[in-house]
Amino acid sequence: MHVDLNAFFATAEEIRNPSLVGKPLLIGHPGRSGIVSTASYEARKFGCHSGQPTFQALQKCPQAIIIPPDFHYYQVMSNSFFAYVKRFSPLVESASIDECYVDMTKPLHGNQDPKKYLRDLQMGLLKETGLKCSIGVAPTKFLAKMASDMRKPLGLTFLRRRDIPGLLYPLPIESFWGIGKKTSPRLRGIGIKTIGDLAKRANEGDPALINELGKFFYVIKDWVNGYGSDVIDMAPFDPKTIGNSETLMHDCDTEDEINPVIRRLSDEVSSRAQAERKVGYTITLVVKDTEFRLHNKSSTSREATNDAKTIFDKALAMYKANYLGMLIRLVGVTLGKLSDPVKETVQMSLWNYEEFEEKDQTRLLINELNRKLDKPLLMRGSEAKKGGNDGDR
DNA sequence: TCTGGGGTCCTAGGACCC
DNA sequence: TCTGGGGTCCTAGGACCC
Repeated sequence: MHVDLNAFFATAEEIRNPSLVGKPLLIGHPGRSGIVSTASYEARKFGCHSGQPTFQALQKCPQAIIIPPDFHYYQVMSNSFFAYVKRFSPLVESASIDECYVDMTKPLHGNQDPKKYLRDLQMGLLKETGLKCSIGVAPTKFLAKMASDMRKPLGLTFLRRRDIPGLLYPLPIESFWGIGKKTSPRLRGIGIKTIGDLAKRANEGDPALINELGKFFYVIKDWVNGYGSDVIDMAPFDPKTIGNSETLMHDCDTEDEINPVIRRLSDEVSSRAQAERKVGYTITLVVKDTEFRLHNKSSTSREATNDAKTIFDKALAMYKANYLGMLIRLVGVTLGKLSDPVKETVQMSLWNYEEFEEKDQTRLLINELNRKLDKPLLMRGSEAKKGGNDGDR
């Protein structure tokens, strides 16, 4: 089952301010370069949609109410959503702040009326939290995701394998998850207009399609035939990069203007990394030019860091070496190749002989490793004990 | 008043190693 | 004797998603 919250940010605002219910809402910043993150369904009737520049949305719907996003509040609402879903099945995979995949095999096993069960789930969420969701039920995550998209708001759609030709194949290629605004015109260029066309050409092994899609071809071929992953990944979010970026008030080309922005972004990245207890080996400076092209410069060092000044010095050096004098729209700083010093310390405690004595697999591995080394790396139990065993090592 | 900010994953070339 | 084949890691760019 895939559960997707409908117009999440807008609904969340209506929940804490019921006077907004039924009015056209635009969640987004009003300024020069603001865009709409979410339009309420009332605003959508006027042609407003997410991703649209706010001023354009306002031209379509001048009476719309603009509300700047409050991500902390949305995160709290999101937590309630996930807590609610987990009451029905513990096997929940978070896909984003407002959607998840749920393994419903067990709760629905032997159920005579799964439709009623899921309607009750959906209406229960609405009653308890005020949040509206669309639900898709299918044999794979991809199909469930496509199914939840088919009816909004408050949709409930079953997409069985035998329903694929009738329900999935007629959809336009643009609606395919993973095919976006670059690839869909290219596919149309080789005569693929619907998901059915895509399925047919995939099953023929069309070389032109393989050429367009690379290894994604083989994933898609499974998906359109009703196969693909149905595995719920319950691992908590563990970021691979931590980055902040900012569109400047106006395009800038002097170090004096850009230096303080890089400093601020470096500080934010540093404090977020420290809060996550992460250090990173790679520092990347991102720049967007006036033609909206992105440029990266990155450098990887032997020491991982999350220190604000270290990040700033590296980022500024990359700016000075590459972009001095270039007119810039956006700057970003990202810390990558993250590692978790706490986890690594815990892993190091495995070098305590007494601890891994009971872990045969680990012991075999380490014995093998030691055979390959001149000197064993093993810590003797007595030495290891000295430092205590409180997880600090 | 043209077009945010947070991410993930893939590709392709080059350096380097055995 | 015009020059292999396997691999890893790093960098830069790009597509896509919410």
